[in-house]
Amino acid sequence: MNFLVAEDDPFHRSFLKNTLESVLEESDTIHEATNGKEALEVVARHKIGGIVMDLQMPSANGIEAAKVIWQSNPDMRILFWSNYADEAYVRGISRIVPAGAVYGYLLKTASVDRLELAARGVFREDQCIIDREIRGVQQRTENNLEGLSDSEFEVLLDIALGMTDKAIAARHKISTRGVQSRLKHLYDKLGIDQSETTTEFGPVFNSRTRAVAIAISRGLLNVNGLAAGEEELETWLKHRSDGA
Amino acid sequence: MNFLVAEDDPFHRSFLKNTLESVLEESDTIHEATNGKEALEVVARHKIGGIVMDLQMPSANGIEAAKVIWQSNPDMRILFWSNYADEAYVRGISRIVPAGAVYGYLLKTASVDRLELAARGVFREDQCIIDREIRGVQQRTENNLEGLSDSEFEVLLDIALGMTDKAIAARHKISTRGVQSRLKHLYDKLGIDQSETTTEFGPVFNSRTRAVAIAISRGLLNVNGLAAGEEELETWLKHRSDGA
DNA sequence: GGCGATATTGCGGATATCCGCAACGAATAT
DNA sequence: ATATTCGTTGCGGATATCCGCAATATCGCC
Repeated sequence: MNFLVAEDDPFHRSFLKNTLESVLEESDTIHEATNGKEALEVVARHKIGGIVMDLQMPSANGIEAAKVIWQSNPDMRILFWSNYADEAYVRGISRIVPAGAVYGYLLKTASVDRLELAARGVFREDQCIIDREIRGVQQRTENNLEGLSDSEFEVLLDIALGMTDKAIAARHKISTRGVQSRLKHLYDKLGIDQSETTTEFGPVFNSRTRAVAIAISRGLLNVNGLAAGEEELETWLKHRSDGA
Repeated sequence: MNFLVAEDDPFHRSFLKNTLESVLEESDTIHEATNGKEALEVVARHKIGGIVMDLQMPSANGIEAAKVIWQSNPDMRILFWSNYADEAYVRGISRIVPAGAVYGYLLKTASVDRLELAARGVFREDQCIIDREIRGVQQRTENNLEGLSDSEFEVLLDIALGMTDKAIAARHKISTRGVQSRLKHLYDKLGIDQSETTTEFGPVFNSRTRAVAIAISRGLLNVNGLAAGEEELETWLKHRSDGA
């Protein structure tokens, strides 16, 4: 079987390559890619049976690459390998993983043993192996008591991109008031309470921008997620006129 | 001389340690730290002559650690070592480097040769060694034609933290209108023009939040910078009443 | 001092945002 | 079928933001 290691950092890449050899058989080979684009090329050219993919990479990050790969190849086994357990990543992945696909999600802080175990599990046993910490984040997003519901997350991303209420309303086909209603729920869940931080000259915080600040500091949003959102927004802007 | 390598990633840490040995003499030793706090402890306990410091680290990032170290030890030689050339980092560092201090700033993508050269330069020759790319960013921030002036950057950070115009005005002791004036300049420099992105239902973007989105995607702001700003903001909020 | 560039301020007004309140619809539970 | 819950919508109004315009203010410079 052919494997692919997609990772921009040379140290981590060679480390992954070495470790992966523990699940190798003679006939197996390991290809390498240093960014998302390269990964796509390798997958297109060779018959790849499993991928270890870093999430932070230049020119097409791991999630974008995985999305494209899974589109034409829904049962590709992918082991994600990331520095952070940001909710933005977790949400991003769970949005693109096809039904029944085999994948794993490991943090870079995991030990070598765990990595070997995960590689064996995902690539040899067709098991999904998700880091304990990631699993925690997943669960938080599922029960939307502490976590945000999908629609709340949507407006969060939209205001983070800088959209107005009206534009958000048009995009999701609800009324302006509906957007504001969602925003209010969002503010509540993020613990934004004007009256709490009010001084002699009035409230210190602007709810809208404060929500973005909190979301970023908590890892609900990150740069990659924003970039992805920006792209989707642009295609919407483009097809808005003819697509409707 | 004693050196300190502060870097959370074990691979990079051992790589740094190995490479640093090329500037070592017999009597020299290398200490290690995996986060900012540890780095501070090591510096407090041992007599350190030079530090290689990663900028992204858990519990006190590189800039915070450097700030504290330089406060009590203004001629400590520090070689910063980072993944990114974000303007937020460059500004953050240039704000805290004491007059006449020796430091360097290298990207992790630099070759081993460059790293050795930089280490030798900073630790043995007392030269400042700044990566070419970083230098470019520095210059952009200095001539404020394409870059932002300090006051513009200030309001940018403030709105990114979620502050209202009034609160920003109070903090910097200018009028509300003054804040809005600075904001207008900021919007202009970031290329935010309402009329450019106006559709049948009005403008798509809210200038305020859009500015934050653009700033983040361009690396003018990043998570660490925001966290640092948040802390400063909190101390201001606390001492606002009694300090004035 | 006088001059020009830049920054700040007040005014005024057009929008945008935030949000309480009440009503409505849809889905779910009893 | 009725009750409950949850998301959405319209209304109305209090603030907040954005910004053109014009008057000062501030600073460096000759």
